[in-house]
Amino acid sequence: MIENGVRNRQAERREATRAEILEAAWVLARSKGLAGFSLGDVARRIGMKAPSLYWYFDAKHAIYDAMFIHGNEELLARLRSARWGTTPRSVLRTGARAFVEFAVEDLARYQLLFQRSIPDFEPSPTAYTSAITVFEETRARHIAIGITRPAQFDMWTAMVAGLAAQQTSNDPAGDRWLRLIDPMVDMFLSTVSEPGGPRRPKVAGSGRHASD
Amino acid sequence: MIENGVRNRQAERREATRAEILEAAWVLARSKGLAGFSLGDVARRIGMKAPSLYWYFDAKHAIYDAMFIHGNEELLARLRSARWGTTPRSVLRTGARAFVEFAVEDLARYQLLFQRSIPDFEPSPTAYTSAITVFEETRARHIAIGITRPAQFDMWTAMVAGLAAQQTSNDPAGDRWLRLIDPMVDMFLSTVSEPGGPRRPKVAGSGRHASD
DNA sequence: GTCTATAAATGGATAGAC
DNA sequence: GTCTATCCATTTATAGAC
Repeated sequence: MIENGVRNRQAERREATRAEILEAAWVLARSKGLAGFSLGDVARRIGMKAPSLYWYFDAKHAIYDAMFIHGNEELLARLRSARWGTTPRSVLRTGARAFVEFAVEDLARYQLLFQRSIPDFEPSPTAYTSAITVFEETRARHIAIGITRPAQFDMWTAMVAGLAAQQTSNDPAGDRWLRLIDPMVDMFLSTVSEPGGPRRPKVAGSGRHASD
Repeated sequence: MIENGVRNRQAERREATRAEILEAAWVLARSKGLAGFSLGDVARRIGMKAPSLYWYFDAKHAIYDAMFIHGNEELLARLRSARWGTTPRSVLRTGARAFVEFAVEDLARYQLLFQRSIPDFEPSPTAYTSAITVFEETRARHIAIGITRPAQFDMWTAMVAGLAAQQTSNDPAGDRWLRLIDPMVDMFLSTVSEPGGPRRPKVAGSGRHASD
């Protein structure tokens, strides 16, 4: 909101209203589903009429796009502010817990960010970079604790994604899969660092397995 | 289609048309998304008009319901006809491969069966039992190879679900996570059967872990 | 900036003729 | 069984007044 060194009150106000629209959209997405809320709903919720929204967003897809960015920023902030610790075990469980909790906490957000839930919507290039940032920072944290091989990292992301998927869709109000984070970390670590210290090629690159 | 010992040609024909509608709905769901196809689309595709569909299905939701059942029956058939082998390793990898391939092969089906993708749709009790059957048979297979503890089973389903989730949403045309099935099986097995034979409480029931 | 008015389309669903 | 006609609710989006 600073242009040529001076504040732009007009732009500030506009940005504030955009944020209000976004917030309303999130609330409605949570209660009526991502595809279930209409622009009329959003407008009504903040004391406007539907057409007015078009002054702030070009189309409904632009709202999804902003939501996508917002969701990734929330996740990024969550991850950055987590107390990671230094051991591999601590880092893995902190990340896993943060991610699964993030997923359970807001299903609509989870669907928007990680499932192709809205037909014909895909994030703009700009929005996509926000997702890339999350990915890159996560990968860096894993490299720092010795998870260097891409296949190892892919395996771990699958395990965490699986916990989130099962927890959200089969026990959204409970902790049936959340409880399994710690055993999962142990399982992963004991394989990665087996048997002669970390970074053995065992996990990822073992190539073909016997067919039985 | 047998009533009191005699064939009912009328009912047979009706059932055939229902199947035709179903098939058209699947094709459209695959190309336009689960929520993206309309009854008009379905009708046009089989040379009918939209209102005629109501003679076969009470509402669009009833079509989703039938699709849900159909999808589960496909999965069930797939699993039943798989060559499972007898060793734990063989059974795990066969099941995992079948599931992930089933997911990748038809994304719309995967979303309908395993993600809450359609707002306001949930399977009828009848339809739900078809999902339960898949679950129960799968669980029985795992018990047969010594995966008896519920938490062990949950952990494995999460790992497989995670592979499917990552593969479908991040590399739908490739095999980046499909390749990881075998290492995943090894990882799981080596933990489950560690170090003194199968069924050790290690995986599931180890309770609280140290916080670092 | 926000509104009214309205376009323009589409959706699911029902009534009733044939 | 299948259709025509129609209802009715909604939606996204635009034009233009204020």
